[in-house]
Amino acid sequence: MSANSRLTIAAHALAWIGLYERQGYEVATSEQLASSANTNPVVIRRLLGELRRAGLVESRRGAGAGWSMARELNAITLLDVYEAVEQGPLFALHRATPDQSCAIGCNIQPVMQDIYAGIEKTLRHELSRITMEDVLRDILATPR
Amino acid sequence: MSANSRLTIAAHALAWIGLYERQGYEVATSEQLASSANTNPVVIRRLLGELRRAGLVESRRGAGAGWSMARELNAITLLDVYEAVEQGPLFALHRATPDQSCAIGCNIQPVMQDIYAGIEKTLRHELSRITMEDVLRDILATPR
DNA sequence: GCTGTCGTAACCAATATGGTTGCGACTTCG
DNA sequence: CGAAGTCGCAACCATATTGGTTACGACAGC
Repeated sequence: MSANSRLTIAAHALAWIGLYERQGYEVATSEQLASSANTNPVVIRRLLGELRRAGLVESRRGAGAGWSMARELNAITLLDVYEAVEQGPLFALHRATPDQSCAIGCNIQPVMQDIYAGIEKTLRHELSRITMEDVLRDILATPR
Repeated sequence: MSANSRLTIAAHALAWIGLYERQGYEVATSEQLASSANTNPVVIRRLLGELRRAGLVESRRGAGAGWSMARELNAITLLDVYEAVEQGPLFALHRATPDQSCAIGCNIQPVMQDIYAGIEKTLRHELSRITMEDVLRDILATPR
């Protein structure tokens, strides 16, 4: 399916910022976040830009600038993050419209679409049950 | 997420072959299936090759050759099809290992992996509840 | 043999993802 | 006021996936 790591990296950044704030710091820089996630600051800024558009984080510019939470960790679910960084369906229908003069081709699209809608609804429900607070707690609870 | 249409096209082909057999025909050609799904015969052969490896269909070569079901439609679930044509996880972890000297980087991977495993388990359960017989019935039940 | 179909390789185009560089905009601070 | 640090964003590149296309050998039925 060619999975990507956007949800993982976004969750990483949020957990990092959340923990950093609890340690008394004001803002985290994309440089720090990129270093922790082992990626590039621009990649972090791109992802966090989408989270900011979704109202999950805020950014300040200028010297001593960086990123901070716009909501508490326990008010952000993985569904919020998923919707901020992923768009489009999980499964695609046909690229080209199937043969409408065929009993299958004529009706398979709405049928598959219904099935996919049900699956995505379930996926969203699962994601909505997990908060970033849960994620951070589990991370800190792991030994080592 | 860059969704693909592999599950859709595979289900289309299976429904088509299943219906065709019920109409008394022996085998369906990749040409017929491609025409119905509005794609290329080679694309169909590639996908059906994966379904054959999974034991869902059979193929005959030579003149008058083509594809037939290896199992009844009601003995094939969408999970069978999904596992035949999709491999790899729904969500990827970090591309590069995160900073192991960081409280977050050190433990986020197992935490996210657990979450993703739960979600994929749910996805598989949903897919396993729908058979190709259900799909074909719904297609034929739709008016027009 | 001839014909029709699969099996498969090879190549191409389009798209998504993620890394990288560069630079302007902005804000703090000396 | 100027220097420094950081974001915002565009541009470009490498890689991988997906799907379409062509080509051709292998195979089986007639």
